[in-house]
Amino acid sequence: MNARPAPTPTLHLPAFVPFRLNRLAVAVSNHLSVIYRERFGLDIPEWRVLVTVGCERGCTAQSIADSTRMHKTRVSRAIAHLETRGLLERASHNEDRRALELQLTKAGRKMYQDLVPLALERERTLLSQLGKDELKGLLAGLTRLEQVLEL
Amino acid sequence: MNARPAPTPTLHLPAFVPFRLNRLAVAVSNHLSVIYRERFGLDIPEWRVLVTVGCERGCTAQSIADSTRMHKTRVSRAIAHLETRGLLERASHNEDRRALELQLTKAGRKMYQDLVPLALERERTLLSQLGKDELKGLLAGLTRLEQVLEL
DNA sequence: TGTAAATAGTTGCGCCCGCAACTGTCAATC
DNA sequence: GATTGACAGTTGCGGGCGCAACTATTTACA
Repeated sequence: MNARPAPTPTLHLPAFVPFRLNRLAVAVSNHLSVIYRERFGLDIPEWRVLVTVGCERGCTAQSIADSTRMHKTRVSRAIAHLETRGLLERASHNEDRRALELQLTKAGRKMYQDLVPLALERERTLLSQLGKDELKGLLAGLTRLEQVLEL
Repeated sequence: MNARPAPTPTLHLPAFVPFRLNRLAVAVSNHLSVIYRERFGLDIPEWRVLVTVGCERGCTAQSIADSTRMHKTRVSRAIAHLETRGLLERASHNEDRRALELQLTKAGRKMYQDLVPLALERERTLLSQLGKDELKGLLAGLTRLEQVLEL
């Protein structure tokens, strides 16, 4: 007895939480990005920068990289692109000439005002498919994992 | 009264569920991929293919693309790479000469046996940080969103 | 049977990303 | 005040990805 070698455990990908999270995140992203890609010509990094600057006037590339956990080069390129399109302005920071204060142009604010309600509506529609307890549980789980991973 | 124009709703990215899902998925992926990248030289598509073939002997590139929701070119390249490394074999399907039946080589099975317990352990460790109810709620929410998005 | 549509898989191409290295500026220390 | 290290931001480079187009095979159907 007890002579059997430990059987190899099997890993079924569709039941593996890291995989499920990734697949779900991609699907939700695609579901959402249709809006800002096709109707506004933004990709995901640009969308994130636009929204962040729209919320926090005068923020910098670094602060966006910190709060969104995007690589700073990705942020840099998104900012450059938005500026080229006239949606964003860079102004040298008063106290620190390394940093650049960002703010939306008039056109940028217009896009923000058009886009944000649509995005929130999509989020609301998606989440409304969940029962009250399911939603609460999901958000609690998300929050806890964010804590654990220090996001 | 009622003369105020509707204020622009604000979207705070750290509270926006699609963003949170993406950020969390990336973090969990990175947390996990350290194992199969540094210790086994696999990237994510290769890892997924290895695991899937390890579970379902004789599956094809197409079935992997379907079950993992990866683009078929991504699957194709992962398979080619695994074959080059001698971890996987392609055999022409008996009934359909377009398709290729996949199975792990001896070296591939060895890697599977070494890798799977480590991956499951990482998943377990991560999820053990959640309370019982939190975990249950998270999984229920994930499952429901998968249903809604037809994953 | 012969033709057209569908399917499995591969490959060329362009794009985006992260890494590393770089410039310019600030802060600390002597 | 000069030097050293830290920090904000940009850019060249290599690699991976998805799209579209392609080959080869199978299926549907007239």
